[in-house]
Amino acid sequence: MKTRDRIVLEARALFNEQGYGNVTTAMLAAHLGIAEGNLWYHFKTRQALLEAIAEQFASRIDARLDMVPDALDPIGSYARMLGRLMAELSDFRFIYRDQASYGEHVEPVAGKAPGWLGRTFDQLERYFDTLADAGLLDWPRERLRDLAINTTIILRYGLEHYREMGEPTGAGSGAVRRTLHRHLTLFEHRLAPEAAIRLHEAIEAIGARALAA
Amino acid sequence: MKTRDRIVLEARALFNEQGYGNVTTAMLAAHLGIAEGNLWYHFKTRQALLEAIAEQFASRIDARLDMVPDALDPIGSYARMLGRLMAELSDFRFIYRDQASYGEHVEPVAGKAPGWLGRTFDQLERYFDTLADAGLLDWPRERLRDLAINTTIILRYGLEHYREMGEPTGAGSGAVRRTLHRHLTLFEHRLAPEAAIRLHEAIEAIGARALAA
DNA sequence: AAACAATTAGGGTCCGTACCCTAGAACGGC
DNA sequence: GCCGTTCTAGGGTACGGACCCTAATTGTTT
Repeated sequence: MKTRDRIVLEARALFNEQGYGNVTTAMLAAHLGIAEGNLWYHFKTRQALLEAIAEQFASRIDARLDMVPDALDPIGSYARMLGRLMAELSDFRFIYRDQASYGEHVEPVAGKAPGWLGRTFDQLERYFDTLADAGLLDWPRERLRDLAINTTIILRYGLEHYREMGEPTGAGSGAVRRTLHRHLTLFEHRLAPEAAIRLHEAIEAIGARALAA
Repeated sequence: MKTRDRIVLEARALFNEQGYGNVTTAMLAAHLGIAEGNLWYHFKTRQALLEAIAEQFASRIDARLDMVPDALDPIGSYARMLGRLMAELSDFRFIYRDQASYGEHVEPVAGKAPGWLGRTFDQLERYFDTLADAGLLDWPRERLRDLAINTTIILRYGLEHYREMGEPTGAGSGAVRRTLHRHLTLFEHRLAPEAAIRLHEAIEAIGARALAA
């Protein structure tokens, strides 16, 4: 892998683990086993590095927001979208979490969060709608929006919540799995039994994948 | 008010607004209109100041956790507890949010979060239980725990969520009110109509109080 | 072999920020 | 009117961290 890419990758991991403000360029270079000067060769400033990460983040989000429910496989398509969403949230946790450390002036992110969140509500609502159409989710349509919003919040903050609960959250802890199970408690009781079972299985698969990473 | 208390108060406000790591002792002194040296007179280190704030935080939490539902006034007592909980969350937001900035070694807080959260689940569950006993909440008992946990998460992260949504969150924005309304969407449809109305009224009152502060 | 890109080691600058020190002034209770 | 507490102004230290520069080495391409 190109050194530039290794830098972006390792920086992302370190920022997630230790917090953006706690990772010095010296530490980063040491972790990579390269000279610090080499960092400045690839990125003029620390902020430029951050922006490179943020760019990946933005395109991951946009890709996920393009996913649509499949009426022929509502459960499977929902699970796939969930997997992407959680990957996105755990791979780029620090971007939201440490925003105070770097301010609002990071190009690929600045001011975009409200739009992203709003579109995530819409997206989840569409998936739930499809589940309802298929008779797999028994939920009054006029309350689907609230369900979508509450689901978004739980998924979004699940990792932080489990960290506060004292459970390790590093890449590959069970926090992703737990978060997904938690979100299910919002509507599981209204799911058709076979749908609930399939979702649980899918969650285990996603959780296992997260553990491996 | 004693200068020492003014310092603690203003520091708390600034930390909440700007983030712990972004507030320098110089800024703090300037905001207070006192000499920086005076800060060191009252607090030997920045961390000591933080600990004084954290102590207040801890005792506020403990006081709130001691509140119990009143079987004679389930709605009113629930609303009172909600008010305290939200005040606690908004007055001391930065303590959770900026934990990465100051590490885990702050006496009055270190390692206590899991216990606090767990006891908050218990507390909310008891309130819901009381509502159910009074016939005001129609919810299967075995799912009350999940409701309590999900409610806790929404209340806990509501302010962060509305900040990410781009709405001002400074003391006295509508974020507290919005968060409370959001949490209601979790179970409002199962509340007795008059209970729902009274809770909405109570939320407006709490929200208004938050606005005034 | 020549040209260019990538990388190293190690020096050095600059700046922000917590924190120290001191001499003196204002305040407040007794 | 005295004494201890509180507070000011301002200079001063120490340290960490981003970022610069350079001369020399290795790696890669053509």
